[in-house]
Amino acid sequence: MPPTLLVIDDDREFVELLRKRLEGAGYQVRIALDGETGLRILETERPDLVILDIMMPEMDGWEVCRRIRQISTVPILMLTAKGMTTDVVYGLELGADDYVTKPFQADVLLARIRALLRRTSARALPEQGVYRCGEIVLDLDQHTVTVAGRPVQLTPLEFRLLSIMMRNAGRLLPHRYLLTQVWGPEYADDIDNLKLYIHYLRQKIEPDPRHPRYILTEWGIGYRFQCD
Amino acid sequence: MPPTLLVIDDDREFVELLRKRLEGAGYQVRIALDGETGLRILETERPDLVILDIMMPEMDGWEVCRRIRQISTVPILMLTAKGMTTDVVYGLELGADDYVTKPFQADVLLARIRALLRRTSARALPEQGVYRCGEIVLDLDQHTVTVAGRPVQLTPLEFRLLSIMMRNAGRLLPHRYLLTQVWGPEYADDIDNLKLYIHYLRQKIEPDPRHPRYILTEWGIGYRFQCD
DNA sequence: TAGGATTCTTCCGGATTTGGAACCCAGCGG
DNA sequence: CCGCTGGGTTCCAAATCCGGAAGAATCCTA
Repeated sequence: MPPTLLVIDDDREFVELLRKRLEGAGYQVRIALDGETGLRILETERPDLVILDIMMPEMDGWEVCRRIRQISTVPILMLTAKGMTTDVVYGLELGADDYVTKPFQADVLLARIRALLRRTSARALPEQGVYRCGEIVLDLDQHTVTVAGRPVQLTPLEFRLLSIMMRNAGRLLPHRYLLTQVWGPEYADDIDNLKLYIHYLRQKIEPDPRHPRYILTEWGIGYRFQCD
Repeated sequence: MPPTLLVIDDDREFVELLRKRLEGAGYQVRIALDGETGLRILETERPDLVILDIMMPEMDGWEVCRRIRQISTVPILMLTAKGMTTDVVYGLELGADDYVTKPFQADVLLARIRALLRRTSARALPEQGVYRCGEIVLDLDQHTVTVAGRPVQLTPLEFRLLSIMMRNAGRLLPHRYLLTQVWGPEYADDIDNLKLYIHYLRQKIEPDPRHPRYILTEWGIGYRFQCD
């Protein structure tokens, strides 16, 4: 599973170019065209690194950076057309980890991304957080799940699937979305797998697996994790 | 105790200027005018960050960087008069963490130093003191381990691994994390080594190595040091 | 230079996880 | 009643992971 990068930038044309380069280098890429969307994707998908543009309408990069740091320690690489040193200093003081000015050589950006991922071992220690839904408690830090207080043993994939569903509790999650998140983009159409693991999960966490209370089926579309 | 920075650069005049700025910012500074000396100081004084110039007679910065990475994961900030992007990429690939080209604004350098130190020290749990877990006592100051009062002889790597696990007792520590912390980022995928040393440790500290009580396996993810 | 400690590579058996395939079931439209 | 679609369930083989063992490579010290 390749590292996931979140790009927050409102320049569509530039973003598409960047996406091609990053995907070409083997990363999975998520795009947000504004800060609000970026913060939401950050919470639900937990990318390994954020590439953040300064110049954006509505919420600018500084503000986004500040908000990210309130909820996450994900490495941030700032990107900007400005080259003024005060900007660089300001960005780094706000909690960014690196700073690249446009225009840049793509391979420099890639090298800096690699260096940052290597240093932070972003994918090493799981981000902290506890998610609760009715009787079900999922602890990312401890990597444990309990149902009505009883610990439940989950396999790595089961845990991944459940954590993604609980992070998006209440939302309708299409098959394709779950498949790409858990298994990667190349499994986006492998519905059979998803069926199977939904089944496993229901066996382990539903009080009555035949009549699910948490993992609901949305016919023809996907699943929804219902939080009462 | 302020962080210690090691500057490796042969330009005396420049180095003295830099030292003033760094000390003015509250850091403790050590100087090495050539690579050989730099490596020696690195081993004896364990600085928190290395600032490394590329252009040096005898051993150049690339070689120094390579040699540092063989023995240490200390953050490295490269410094150079050249601005060619291939140099930047090459330096970062060699294991450097950041790259600043001369001439530079002093406050940019300071901001980048702060950012690097913030990132690397964030997860630095106290490296001294005594950790206890059940019968097992690990004394970082004395560099000793006892099980039920009996001293246990550990090799350097075994000790390093155990200390990282005990400092994060209770948490799930993924393979990648342990490998990065003990062996360095370039060993992040070398699971076999980790298995081996977990095995060694269990032989030495578990009452019944076949049924571990302290070092628990989390299938497919990593290990957990259980403390109760 | 020899010997010992330490680190690292490779292999194997057994257990667990995974995912492919087939089958069953429910609802629906003809 | 029949076939179709999409979801649920069962079964099982293949892939993966873990613990253990044996031995090679390396470093240190005498």
